[in-house]
Amino acid sequence: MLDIKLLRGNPGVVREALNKRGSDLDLNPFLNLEEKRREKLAVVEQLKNRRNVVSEEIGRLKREGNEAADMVAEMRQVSQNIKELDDELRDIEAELQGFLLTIPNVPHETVPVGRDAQDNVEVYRHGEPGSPGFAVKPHWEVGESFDILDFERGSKVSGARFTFYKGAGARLERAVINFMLDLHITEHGYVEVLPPYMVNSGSMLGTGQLPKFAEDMFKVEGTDYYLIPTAEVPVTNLYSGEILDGSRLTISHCAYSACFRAEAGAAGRDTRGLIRQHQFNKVELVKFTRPEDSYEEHEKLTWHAQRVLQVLEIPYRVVCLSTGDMGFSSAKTYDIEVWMPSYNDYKEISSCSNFEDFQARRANIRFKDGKEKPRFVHTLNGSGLAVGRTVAAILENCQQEDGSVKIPGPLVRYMGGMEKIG
RNA sequence: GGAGAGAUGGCCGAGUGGAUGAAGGCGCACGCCUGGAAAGCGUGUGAACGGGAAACCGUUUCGCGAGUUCGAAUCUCGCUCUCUCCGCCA
Repeated sequence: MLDIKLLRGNPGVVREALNKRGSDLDLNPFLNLEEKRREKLAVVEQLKNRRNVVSEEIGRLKREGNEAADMVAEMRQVSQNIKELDDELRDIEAELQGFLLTIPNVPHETVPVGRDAQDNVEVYRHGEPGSPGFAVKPHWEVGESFDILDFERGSKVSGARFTFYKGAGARLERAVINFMLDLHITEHGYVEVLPPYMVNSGSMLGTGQLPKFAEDMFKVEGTDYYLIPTAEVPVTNLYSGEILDGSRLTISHCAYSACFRAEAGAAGRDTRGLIRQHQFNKVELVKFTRPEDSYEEHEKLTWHAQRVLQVLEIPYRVVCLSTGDMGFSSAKTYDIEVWMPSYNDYKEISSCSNFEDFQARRANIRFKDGKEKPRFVHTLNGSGLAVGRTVAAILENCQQEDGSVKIPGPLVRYMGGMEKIG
């Protein structure tokens, strides 16, 4: 959510930001309504002042044993007027709020301006896609041939885009989760959190999934609970409504969770394998920073996510998303893309974003130093990493000529000493 | 699921419908005292919104939402959450 004062005082900045994102939202109805709100507010506050002053006077008179019938009559009328104005104001504020919640964040000045993913800019590349001299099998074939992934039974038991992991496959998924968590906890200084997988609508509003993206999520029928699409939601909302002690910042959390996505509008894309599932595992990194620190922390966080692939020795690249490809809440996003032989291309495995105060304003997360006024924190997050996609990348990038898969060194101890699959 | 108790400022904790943004305490900040510290003493200490260059002024805020009233932390109703006991369960 943007600062209403920014919109009021500097609508040009917001219009320009919207244009960069390819949105043609008209701000004028909003600005007119906001003007109306302030006019009515001034009137009703004056009436309330009158009521407060006179009511106090009535109290004084009664205590002294005097009558005040005419004043009481007047105040009855004033209270009636206040009530009507308050009702009108509440409607206006609800409308303003609804509008405000649908305006995307303003992109940072360093973000490349562009229409879509075509305009993303590669900023870093690590390792080179191997040319193994044999035909690398896609991970879904590897998974089925060694009976470690079972897509058909996943469909039978649940439906499309659900998968069973079995044997060494299940263990590999678990090994990757533990390896990632340990790396971030011990080497990067994150504090681990294991969050709820269902959250209420207020939390979804706080991080920006609601109100615009309800169709992307699973809702638990008959309740106010949603299955989380990412641990970002519960972990960012961990401090919602709180005023944090400034000396505690930067706060860094990492969290493993299952993630649930309806994948509305993704029909026909990535239909095979582990790439696009309704339920998948992810290790998430979340930071709460002072405003002046967030861009430095954004670089750090993105680096921490990359470390996973560096240590596993899997090729990847980092791209800075253009204004047209960025998510609704983000001010700047780097995607980390892992080399995926089955696609003969790089495939997104992490998305690291700085939201500045956009989420903090929605979720009301502030900090304070001593006697200063509270300020909104900046929130950041990134996958560190998507676990299913990492497993897929291992099954393909670490494939040997005989079709077996060599377990990357750092994972061997998490696999109980197992060095290869197949 | 049943029965009961509760929700007040950063924390604890008072609060007969009018003088209470809210006693008292803790914490915190500043000052005095001290060679320095502790103790002691004094002063100050929430947030949001609106107006104002500022000083400051106004409005709102005692879990949330309705209601009664000239006036609600205080009375009524609904909801949420927390705690205790019983049942069930991992």
